[in-house]
Amino acid sequence: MSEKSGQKKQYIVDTARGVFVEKGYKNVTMKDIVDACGISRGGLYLYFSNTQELFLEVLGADGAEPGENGEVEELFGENAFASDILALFLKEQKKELLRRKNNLTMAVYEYFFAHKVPKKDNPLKKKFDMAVRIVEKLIEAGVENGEFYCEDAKGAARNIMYVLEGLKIASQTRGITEETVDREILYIMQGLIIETED
Amino acid sequence: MSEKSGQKKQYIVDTARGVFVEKGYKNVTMKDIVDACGISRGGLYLYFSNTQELFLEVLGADGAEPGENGEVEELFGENAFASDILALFLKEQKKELLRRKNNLTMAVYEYFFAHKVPKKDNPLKKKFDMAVRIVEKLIEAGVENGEFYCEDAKGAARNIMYVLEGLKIASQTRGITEETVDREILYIMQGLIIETED
Amino acid sequence: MSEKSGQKKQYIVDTARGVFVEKGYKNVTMKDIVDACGISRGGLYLYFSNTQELFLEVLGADGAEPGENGEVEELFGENAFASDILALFLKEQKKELLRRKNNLTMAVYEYFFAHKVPKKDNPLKKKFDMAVRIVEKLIEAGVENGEFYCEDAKGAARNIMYVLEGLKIASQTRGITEETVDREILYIMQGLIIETED
Amino acid sequence: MSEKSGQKKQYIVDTARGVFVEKGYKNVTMKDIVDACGISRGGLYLYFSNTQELFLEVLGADGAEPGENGEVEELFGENAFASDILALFLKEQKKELLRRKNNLTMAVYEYFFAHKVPKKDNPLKKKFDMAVRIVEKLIEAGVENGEFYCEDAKGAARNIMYVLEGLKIASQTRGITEETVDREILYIMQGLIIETED
DNA sequence: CATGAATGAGAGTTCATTCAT
DNA sequence: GATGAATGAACTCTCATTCAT
Repeated sequence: MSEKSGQKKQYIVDTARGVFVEKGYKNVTMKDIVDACGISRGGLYLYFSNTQELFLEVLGADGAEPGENGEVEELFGENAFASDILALFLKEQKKELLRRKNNLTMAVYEYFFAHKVPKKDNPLKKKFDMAVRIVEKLIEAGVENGEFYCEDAKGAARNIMYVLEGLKIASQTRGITEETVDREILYIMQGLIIETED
Repeated sequence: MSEKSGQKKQYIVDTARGVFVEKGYKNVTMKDIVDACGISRGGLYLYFSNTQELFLEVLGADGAEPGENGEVEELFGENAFASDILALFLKEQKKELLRRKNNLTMAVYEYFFAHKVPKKDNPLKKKFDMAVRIVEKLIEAGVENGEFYCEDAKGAARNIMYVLEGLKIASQTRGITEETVDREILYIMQGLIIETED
Repeated sequence: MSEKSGQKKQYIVDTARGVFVEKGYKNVTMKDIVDACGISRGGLYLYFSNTQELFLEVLGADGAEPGENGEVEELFGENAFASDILALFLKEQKKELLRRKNNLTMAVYEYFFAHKVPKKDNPLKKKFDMAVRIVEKLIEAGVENGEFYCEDAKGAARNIMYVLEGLKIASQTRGITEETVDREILYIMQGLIIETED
Repeated sequence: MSEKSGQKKQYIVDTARGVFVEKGYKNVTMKDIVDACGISRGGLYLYFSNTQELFLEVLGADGAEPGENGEVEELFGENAFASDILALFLKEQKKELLRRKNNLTMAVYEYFFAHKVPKKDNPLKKKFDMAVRIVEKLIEAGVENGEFYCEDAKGAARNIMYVLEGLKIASQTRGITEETVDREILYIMQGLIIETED
C-alpha cells in the first residue's frame, strides 16, 4: 500500500512539475493538476492540500536530483584542466538558461517572491552559495596550476554567478539568444585566463 | 472635464501601482484596485478594461518618470570624474535594488513572463540596453582620461548590468544585504580602476 | 424648443427602429440605443425611460406610416380587377415577408409575447383584422364581377391571412425561399379564380 | 453513478423546460435555472455551460417525445376514415395551440430567430415538413376512398400547416379563442370534404 | 436641455474544498 | 484509499439609472 501510495504521490509530483514549468506558480490551480494527472479531485487532496504544498514537493524533488553539476564534480576527481571544467560548468548553465521551456525558473521566482522565506532556510540562497563555492574552487585550482590569473577567487565566482542569474531572468522575461550568453561567458573566461603572448 | 477625468485616471494608475508593488502582477484583481482606490466597480472599468491594461499604464508611467538616471546624466554634462559618475550610478541602482517594497520589479518580471513580448518592443530589453549604453560611455570616458583601464568597454558594461540584474532578482526572491551589493559593486569598480602603486 | 426637441425624439425613434430590427426586442439595451444614436446616456433618458417605452413609440410610428396597403387602397378607387389588386396585395406581403432584414417582425413578436396586451387594444390584432377586412372586400368584389368563385369570403380572407402569418414566422425562424412564398400564393389564388374551360 | 447523474441532468432539463416556457429563451439566465432547480450555481455548470446548451437539450427532449402525432399514426394502421384521422390531427394541434402556458413555442421562435440555423439542420423545418407529409398522406388516403375531393394534396397540406403556424403565433402574441381555431379548422375541412347533397 | 462620470446590482464563470459512496 | 458530484465564495464584466455640472 504505502509503496503504491508512494508511487502515486511521485507520479503527481512529476506531472505537477510539468504544469508549473508551463504556467509558473501562481497560475496553477488544483484543477490544472487534477486535469494533468487524470486523477480525481478528491484523490489529489489525499496527498496535497494546496498548490503550495505540492510546489514545495516539486522543488524538493528538483533539488534532490543529481542535477546539473553532476558531470562537473565528476571531472573534478579526474584532474582535468580547471579551465575545461569551468567551461563545461558554464556550458551547462547556458543550456539550462536557454531552455525557456521545461524550466522551473519563473515558477520558483514567483514562489519565493510571494512567500518570503528566512535566509537561513532559503533553498535559492543555498543553491546559489553552493554554486559560488564550486566556481570559486575551480578558479583557485586554475590559479594554482597557472591556467588562471585571479586575485579574488570568491569575488570572481560571485560575479560569475550573478551574471548567470541576470542572464537567467533576462532569458525568461525578454528572451536572449545563444550568442548573447556565449558573449557573456567569453567575457568572463577572458577575465580569468592568462593571455599568453603569441 | 477631460482635465478631471485625466486626474482620476492618474489617481487610479498611481494607486494601482502600489497594489502591483505589493501583490505582484498575477495576484491583483480588479476588485483589489477598486478597493484600493475607493471607487466603484463600474467606475474602474470606465478607465481600464482589465488588469493588464492597467498594468501597462502603470509601466508606462513608470518608464516616463525622470527616473534613476536623471542625476547621472546631469553629472555627465558637468565634466565630473567618470569614476564618480559610475559610482553614483551604481549607488542609485543599489538603492533601487534594496528597496524591497515600493518596487515594481516582481510584478514586471511576472508580467513579462506571462506575456511574451517580441524583442523589438520589449521595454525590459530597451531599458537594459539603454543602461548598458550609459555605462559603456562612462567607462570609455574614464578610460580616455586615465581613470579606468578597460579593453572592452561594452563587454564590461554588459557584465555590470547583468550582475545588477542578478542582484535584483536575488533581492526580491531571497533577500540580500546592503553589504552584499556593496561587495559586488566594489568588485566591479576594482576591475576597472587603475591601481596606483602605493 | 419643442420643435427641436421633437426632432430629436423622432431621430431617436428612427434610429432605435434599426436597432430593434437588428437585435429583436429583448436583446436591445439602452446602451445600444445610446451608441446607435450617438447621444449621451442622460440624453436618452430625457425622452424615454426604458426600452419598452421606446419600442412602443417605434411601433406607433410604424403603424402610423402610410404602410404597405397604400397602393392597394389606391387601386381600389380605380376600379381595377379585384384579382389584380389581390395579386398586388399578396406581392407586397411577399416582399415584406422575405425582407429578413429591416424587418421589425421578430421584435414585435417578442414584445407581444413578453407583454400580454388585452385583445381590445392589441395592435397586432387590429392590424390583422384590418388586413382580413381588406382581403375580404377584394374577394367579394371579385365574386361580384365574376372573377372569383367563393362561398365564404370572410373565411377565405382569414385563411389567406393566417397563411401569410405562418409564412412570416417561417421566414424569420427558418428562412424560406421566394419560390415557397410564390407557391403558397399561387395555391391561394387558384382556390379563388374560376377556371375557364379552355 | 452515471445513473444518478443522468437522473439529475434529466431533472434539470425538465425543470428548465418550465422556465423556458414561462420566460421564453432570451430572458432566462443560468440563475433562473439554478433557482428553479434548487441546486447550486456551480452544480448547474457541471451539466450545462450556458442557457443555449440547456435549451438545445430541452428542445431535443421535446422532439424525442412520442409527441402529438402518436395517436394519429396509431389510427393510420387501423384503417379509420381519413377525415376522422385528419380531424383528430387538427384537434391535437388545436389543443397544443391554445395551451398558452406549458408551451415552448415562443422560446423556440426566439431561439431560432437569434440563432440562424442552416435549413438542412433546422429542426423547425424538419418538424414542419414532416407534418406536411403526414397531412398530405391523409388527404391522399381520403381522396382514394372518396371522402375528400382535392386536386393538389401537397398544396392543401402545406396550406393547412401554414394556417396552423399562423394560428400558433397569433395565439402566443395576441391570444385567440377556441372558436377562432375551430372556425379555421372547419374552413379547412370544408374545403376538402365532398359535400353530399341533402 | 444635455452630458457623461459614477454607482451598484446582477449575470456569467471558475475553482478550492468537502463529503457521501 | 479513491471518486467525482456538489457547494459557495470570489472574480470578471455589463448596464440601467442617477446626478452634478
